[in-house]
Amino acid sequence: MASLGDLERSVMDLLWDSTEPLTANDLRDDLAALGTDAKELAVTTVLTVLARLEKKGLVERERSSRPHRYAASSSREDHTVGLLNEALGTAQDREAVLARFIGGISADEAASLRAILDSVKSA
Amino acid sequence: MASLGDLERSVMDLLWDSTEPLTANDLRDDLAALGTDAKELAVTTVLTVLARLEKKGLVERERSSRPHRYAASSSREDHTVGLLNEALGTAQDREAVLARFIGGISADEAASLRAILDSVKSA
DNA sequence: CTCACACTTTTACGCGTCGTAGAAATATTG
DNA sequence: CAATATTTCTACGACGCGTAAAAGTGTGAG
Repeated sequence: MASLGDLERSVMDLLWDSTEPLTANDLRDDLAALGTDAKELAVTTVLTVLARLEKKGLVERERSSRPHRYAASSSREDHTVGLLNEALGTAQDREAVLARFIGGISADEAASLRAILDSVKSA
Repeated sequence: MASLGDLERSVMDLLWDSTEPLTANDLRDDLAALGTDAKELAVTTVLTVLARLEKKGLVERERSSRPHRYAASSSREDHTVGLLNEALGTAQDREAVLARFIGGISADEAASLRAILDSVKSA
């Protein structure tokens, strides 16, 4: 439902990694600091992307503070879980998919999966 | 890596559900039979979509038989697993994601997950 | 109170993807 | 060979996204 472009993705990553809401200028600077881009985006570009992300429901905007501040509306993990369920939603045979998926993960990961399942079992 | 449009998706669904390769005409008819569309697509439309799906690596084409026949190049489940891994690939904290994911599935599904894990354990 | 400046909203363009299909080329078959 | 079936080529409109200028709005300094 919400696929992200490259820039949108970068902005979300910054917002997810930040504990506080950020302004468009913060984000412009952080984006420039990423990689060896040296590419300084116009702040209106960042604002456009933020508006789109807000429309998609991925970020929330504080309109009260004058330079508006933006924050991710859900954690990166929750967002990824949403993607997982979206991918699974299109499959009627969830078990077959999960079986194949598990067949492809590492032993370590299988172990932690088992641990997670055990810890949830009581709920 | 390979997101599908609505029509592309419908075509893949038909190919995945079919045990044999299908022709563009087969697919046009099957698409018309779906739902109460009554919308008959031009066969060139179907062919365009098939060509795009082939370029994406999702379908294989038998050029030998004269009306070319098309088949999905991997099962629907494998494709979905690919989507899952793609979604997970963007997450560094796979365990946190999996934990949240498992927290959201049904008890039944948790049970079969556990069964799957047990059956794979010996591998 | 007003004006320059910071910030936000609006509008826009170019590119890529997708649904859609006509036109043109090519193969098949009577 | 000619008519018909099939495939390839070309194209267009809509939409998403990166990108940003232009226009609008609020605000603090003087």
